[in-house]
Amino acid sequence: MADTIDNDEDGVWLYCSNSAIRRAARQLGQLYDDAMGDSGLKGTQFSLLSQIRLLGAPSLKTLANAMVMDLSALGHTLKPLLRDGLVELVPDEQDRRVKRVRLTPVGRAKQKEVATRWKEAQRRFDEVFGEDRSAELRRTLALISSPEFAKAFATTGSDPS
Amino acid sequence: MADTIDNDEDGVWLYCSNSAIRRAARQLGQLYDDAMGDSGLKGTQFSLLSQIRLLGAPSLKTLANAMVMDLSALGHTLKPLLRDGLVELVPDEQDRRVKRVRLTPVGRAKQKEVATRWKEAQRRFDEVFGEDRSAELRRTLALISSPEFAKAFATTGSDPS
DNA sequence: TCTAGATAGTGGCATATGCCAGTAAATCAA
DNA sequence: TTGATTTACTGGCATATGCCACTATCTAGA
Repeated sequence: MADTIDNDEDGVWLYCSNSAIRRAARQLGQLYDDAMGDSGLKGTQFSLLSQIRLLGAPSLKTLANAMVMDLSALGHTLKPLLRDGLVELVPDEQDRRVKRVRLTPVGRAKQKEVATRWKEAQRRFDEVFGEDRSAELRRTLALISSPEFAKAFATTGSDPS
Repeated sequence: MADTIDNDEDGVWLYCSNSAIRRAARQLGQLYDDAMGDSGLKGTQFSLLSQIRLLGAPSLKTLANAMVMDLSALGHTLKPLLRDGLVELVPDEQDRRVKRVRLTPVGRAKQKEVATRWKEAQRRFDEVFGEDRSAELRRTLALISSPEFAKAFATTGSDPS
């Protein structure tokens, strides 16, 4: 019982937006991953499959930009999905530097299958957090994720170049 | 130019709160890490140092709970900080299972030094996003990170046990 | 056309995070 | 007191992410 007092009242997350968002991301990741259960996919992987499905057959660069993810990070994250045959890389016809990602039939089926679980998780989130508030939060987060925001952040205050 | 059209309008992050928050976390992580510059610390590490400083000499369990982080994950994340002599583990007197983490003098100095950079990043965030809105966002994220939220999420809807 | 510079990916290395199995220590119960 | 159970960590394995260096292409300019 020693530590039970746990001065949880105070924490960096109350002052630091970066800490706050990472902390919440860990929690939510936990919750959604649990919801994915034994499907064999993590929340991140499901997001990736879904976004690929949405874009059709985007180049790695395009997908990375959409996910606000480093290109090489995307490459690494895709590895397990490639290994398991859920996605495949096809060289672009016009530009031979480019590789496009797309779902395999298996990947397409898997995405659809797991979507049911995801919907349930999202439903729970909306129910607990509030549907409108939930939508608003996603808009806010999308704003923070935008290149315009990054640019503004980088140039605000100093830097009169 | 092929891909320039980039149908950025649509994305899973508009529907999935988990995707949305992870995406924003990546962006913000990027921004804060850039701000940390050559300090040698990543945003995550600075958060950890700051939280340890705030709690004094918490047990790993206590710190993990506060950060909403898996105990073993915390252990791993602490490795580089231990290696670099910024933090140290001291066995608890009463309970020999427990180890407490605390900043070393070097760690304390480093935290203080980097805090300047962090403040600038936070200032930029507040300036671009809005100070009040920023504070409100942190409160919202803290709510999502709370054990009460997790419990509500886990029991909402079904599960009448 | 040939070369300098820009682009898209890949592979290696390092940190961030989580799960699971295993160990040591404390606690509870008979 | 002692055996069953719980608790706090550790170590191994796997995914998530990012940086940097390097390669293959493509593009623009001389």
